[in-house]
Amino acid sequence: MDQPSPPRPAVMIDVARLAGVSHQTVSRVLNGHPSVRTETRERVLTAVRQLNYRPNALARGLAGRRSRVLGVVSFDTILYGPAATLLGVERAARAAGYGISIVTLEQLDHDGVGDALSALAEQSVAGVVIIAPFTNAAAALRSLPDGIPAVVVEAGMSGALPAISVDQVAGAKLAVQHLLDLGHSTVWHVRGPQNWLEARDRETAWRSTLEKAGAPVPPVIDGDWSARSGYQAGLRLAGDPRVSAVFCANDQQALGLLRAFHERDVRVPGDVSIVGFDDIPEAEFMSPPLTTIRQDFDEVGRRCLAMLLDLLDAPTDATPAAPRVAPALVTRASTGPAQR
Amino acid sequence: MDQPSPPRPAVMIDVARLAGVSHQTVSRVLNGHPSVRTETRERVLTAVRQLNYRPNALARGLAGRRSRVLGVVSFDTILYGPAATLLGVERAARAAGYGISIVTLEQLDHDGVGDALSALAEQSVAGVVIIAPFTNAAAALRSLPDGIPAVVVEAGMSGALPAISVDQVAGAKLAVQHLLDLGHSTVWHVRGPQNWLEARDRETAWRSTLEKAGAPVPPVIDGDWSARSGYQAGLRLAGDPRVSAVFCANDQQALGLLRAFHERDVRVPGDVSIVGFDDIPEAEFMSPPLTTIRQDFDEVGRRCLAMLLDLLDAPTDATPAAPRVAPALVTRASTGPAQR
DNA sequence: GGAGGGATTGTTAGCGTTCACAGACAAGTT
DNA sequence: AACTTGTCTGTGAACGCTAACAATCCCTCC
Repeated sequence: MDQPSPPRPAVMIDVARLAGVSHQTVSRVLNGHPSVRTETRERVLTAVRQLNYRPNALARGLAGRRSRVLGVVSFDTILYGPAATLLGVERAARAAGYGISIVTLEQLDHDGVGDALSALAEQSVAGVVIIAPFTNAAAALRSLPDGIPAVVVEAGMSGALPAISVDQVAGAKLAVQHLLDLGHSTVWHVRGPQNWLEARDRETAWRSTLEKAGAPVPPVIDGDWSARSGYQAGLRLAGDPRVSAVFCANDQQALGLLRAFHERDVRVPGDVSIVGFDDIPEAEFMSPPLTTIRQDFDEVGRRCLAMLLDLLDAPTDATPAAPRVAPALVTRASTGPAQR
Repeated sequence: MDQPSPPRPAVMIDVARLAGVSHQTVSRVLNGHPSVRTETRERVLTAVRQLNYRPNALARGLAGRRSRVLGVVSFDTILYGPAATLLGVERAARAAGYGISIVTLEQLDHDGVGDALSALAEQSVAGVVIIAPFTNAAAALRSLPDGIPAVVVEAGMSGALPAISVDQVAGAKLAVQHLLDLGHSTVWHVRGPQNWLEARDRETAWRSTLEKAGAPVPPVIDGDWSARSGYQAGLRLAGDPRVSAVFCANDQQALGLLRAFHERDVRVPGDVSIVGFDDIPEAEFMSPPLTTIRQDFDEVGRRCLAMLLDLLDAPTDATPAAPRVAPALVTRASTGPAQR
């Protein structure tokens, strides 16, 4: 009758009582403190198992100062890049024993990031990863509520914070050079939205690679990542006999381009060669299979986390410059030699 | 000299002191308790602003029993469906003032879900959303650590838990009927992986719609959601003159099918009509644009959350049966009348 | 003209951990 | 034999908040 039926989860003191020790000893065992007698440790561990005890993360966070939760600020997670990055970070975090709290923003403006960060800070996250692919990220991140360790993904020249990113310049160069090597006299470019850093980097690298090769630089075509914008670009490009090679800022745009060319009986790669960017899972099965630049988002996630954990251990002010993640050219059937 | 430079964030007692009230009054103001004099409330609010005070969610959770964080268990996937659902849930949660903690699983087995739920429980989440599209979900969810309110997405007949899902049967019926209405004598089906509930539902509905219409039921072709599997299916179907209409279990598979047909000079919709499922953003720009079934994942997220919040307020044992979310047929260019 | 009652505020306990410090005990020193 | 050392364990106080109760105050009413 002393145990009516209290399915209340066991707490530390319960374990302590069962093991015949003080709650502090239980805490020590749980946190791997060295000076606990082996026999005592066993006893505690047994009690833990017996009561199916799980430490309360809230109390833990409150009492100590560290929590085992990381915050992630992300965007429009339907896009392949951000989604893949998020997944990569989550995996790496789990492997390191951390949980993940996410906040997705509609837009990356100053207030938005500020609010997101506050919300995360309220939850006392140990640190945050900000997936900030926008050009105004730098400005938005300038005045972070300090004190909370943070790393950013793709925030280019933000400078204020340690950053991880895929080497967009190298990727774009790979794409353009591949096309030039195939004998195309120049390469057209359907760029991404101008408020995305990746888009800017890819465009810049496209331009400079062309210039370095002494090739003429055709006018750039606007795009916004969507297949629709690629389609529209394709419609404009389809009639132009000068166009023999196109570098699309991402794979979705390339899909749209393909669609437009198909509609207009422009043959790929017979008449025009196309290179995309991202290597989304679908790229291999477009018509024709798309030559593209692969980004390793898992690696990005891993490095992010490694860097953040470093920061947690040693809250230095120096912002270590991580080497950029190298992209790779994946050659498929959408590119071929230039027609003479 | 009494203020060296302690940028330690303000806590409730600081606010109380500045406003000249007790910490409890501050708490009351923050929680919208009615009986606080307007003048006092103003004073407290001013102090809050002045100190840039933000309540500590950890302490809040520990003291009261409710936390403002919801857990989401999802899967190791950048698949469109789960990603879109996650985003939908996150949005709805934010709108309701809740934060989101996620755990992604590689597989939905019993231990995996158990671990994920424990991890979430440790963080004292108020409730969880389980995105459980697998057939073995029911089994895995049978023995949840009880006490924590949960709703599942797409867990079919699990029964134990309140569930939200898109009406797969209606969707598949829409697809098949559309094809039959166009005059096709029957419809082939490239199904999804057998351990996914959606895949099963779609297949079943495909079969029964055919039967109900008195159409012969061709052998089903296996797929696994990937474009590659669709491609392989396409290769098998391409030579067969009896095939004039195909219903793919998702849009990626349809893409692969399109690719294979293209390769084999099977014209779509001239020779064969194709319907997909999901309406991913790319569907509109495939070659040809894909007729497909749209699922409203935002709505799923919203309903999920509404149901979960209901559950939090009134922890009833009854599991309310929510109406399934209705899918819609989106007609594009991949379907056309049967050749006579 | 003091009792009854609602509105407003303060006081005291926790919530479940970790931290800082202090005991207790055995072993090694002088 | 008294002292130092180190290992192991326990005690009490935070951490920042909410819950429950008690204390005031100001009206209204008979």
